[in-house]
Amino acid sequence: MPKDTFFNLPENKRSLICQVAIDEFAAYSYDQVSINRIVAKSGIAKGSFYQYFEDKKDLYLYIIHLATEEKLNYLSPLMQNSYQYDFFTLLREMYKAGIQFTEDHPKYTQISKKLLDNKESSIYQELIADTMPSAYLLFENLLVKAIERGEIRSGIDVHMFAYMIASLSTLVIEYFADNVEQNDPNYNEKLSETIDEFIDFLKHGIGIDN
Amino acid sequence: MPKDTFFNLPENKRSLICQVAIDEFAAYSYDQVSINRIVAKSGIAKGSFYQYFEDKKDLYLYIIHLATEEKLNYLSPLMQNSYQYDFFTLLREMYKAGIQFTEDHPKYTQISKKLLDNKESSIYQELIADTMPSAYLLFENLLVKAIERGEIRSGIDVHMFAYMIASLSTLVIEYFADNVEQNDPNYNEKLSETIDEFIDFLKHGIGIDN
DNA sequence: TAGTCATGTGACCAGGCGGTCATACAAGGT
DNA sequence: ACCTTGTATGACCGCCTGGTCACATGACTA
Repeated sequence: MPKDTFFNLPENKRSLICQVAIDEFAAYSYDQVSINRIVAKSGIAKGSFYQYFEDKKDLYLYIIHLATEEKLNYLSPLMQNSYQYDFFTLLREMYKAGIQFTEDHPKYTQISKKLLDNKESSIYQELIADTMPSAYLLFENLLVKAIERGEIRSGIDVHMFAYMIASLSTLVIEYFADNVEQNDPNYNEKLSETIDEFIDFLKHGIGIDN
Repeated sequence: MPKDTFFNLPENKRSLICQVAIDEFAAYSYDQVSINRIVAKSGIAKGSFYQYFEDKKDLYLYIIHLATEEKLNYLSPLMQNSYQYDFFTLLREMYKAGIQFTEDHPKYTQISKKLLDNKESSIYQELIADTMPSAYLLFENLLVKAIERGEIRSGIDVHMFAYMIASLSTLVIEYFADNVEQNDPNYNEKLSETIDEFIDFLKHGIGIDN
């Protein structure tokens, strides 16, 4: 967490620093982000930076914290009412919410994409290694409940498919971000189509049933 | 490509340098690999290194070249006889070959995993950005033929599923590498099971048909 | 006015990097 | 014996990094 000094700053200066940091972490991977650049763009002295933050990691974790809080705003309403949905519907809504977050907060999305894209970076291990298992667990729980409710075949390897679905969720979002323009007139339509097709694939596969 | 000087080297010295480089690139991402470390471990002078290679990238591309050649040994027999197989069988064999390569050449696998895990690194763009589209095209072609042969539903978005299947292939291999010990007594059995279950998922999904 | 405390500052540090270059050496040809 | 050619060498260069520290500033207190 940043030091008190940072939170004592006038609002405009504080948010300027945040904005510069967000731009920087969206443009460069953690290791490549340069404190020198950040202080230069922010117009503050190098020494001041270290009055506000312990070190580079401190700033990064704070930015990640901001992004996570914002993303939870999109997902938590869904999760609170998760019992209302069957497995596939819940999944569809989660993907939609995820893509909506991406569109509303492209910088945050770039930051987390950079994180996911640099699994070897020093920061990845301690940050994601803690988070991912809980994401897998979430999907494992959803799968188990779905099996109990008879929505999903009971023979499947829950562990493996939790892994698959967790990984696929970022794949779908990336595919969509890479292949559909946000200002496409049929944007929302295509969004629904893509997700529906993907959910249908999860349900029935791509093979021809005999 | 390395300079002539490198290929004029006595065999043992040349392969020592290769081995050190392979270890280094398997242990560190491209940007983090240090020429200083490589020359130290190889017991050669820094200047000598630059007698053998243009620069760091030259060495890296050469190592990637070695890995690619070796991987082709595993895949090309399959691709040459691809017409013999239906889509899902071919896919299964490709995954098996891929996993076999991983087991036989763990260092090469780590190197390409590092490459795929650092999509932001300077080298990734020019190396993968050229290769991946051709991988997608391969899968697109396979999908189109499979649809013609009636092995796959005709309504699907070929472009999207080519992307999905290409991405999934690395996912399956990673999942397997992370979750099954190579010296497991039932290794081959589990390998077949995992792949079969995954192929079955591609065919039929995980939903319950009504 | 003098003292105190939070904050601002940028020159500076040690360390690491990729890459260069003048020099030395050894082998072969003449 | 001399010159050329290919190779070996490591000190050195410029650059950039994250982080520090002695000092300046300015506001509030006594």
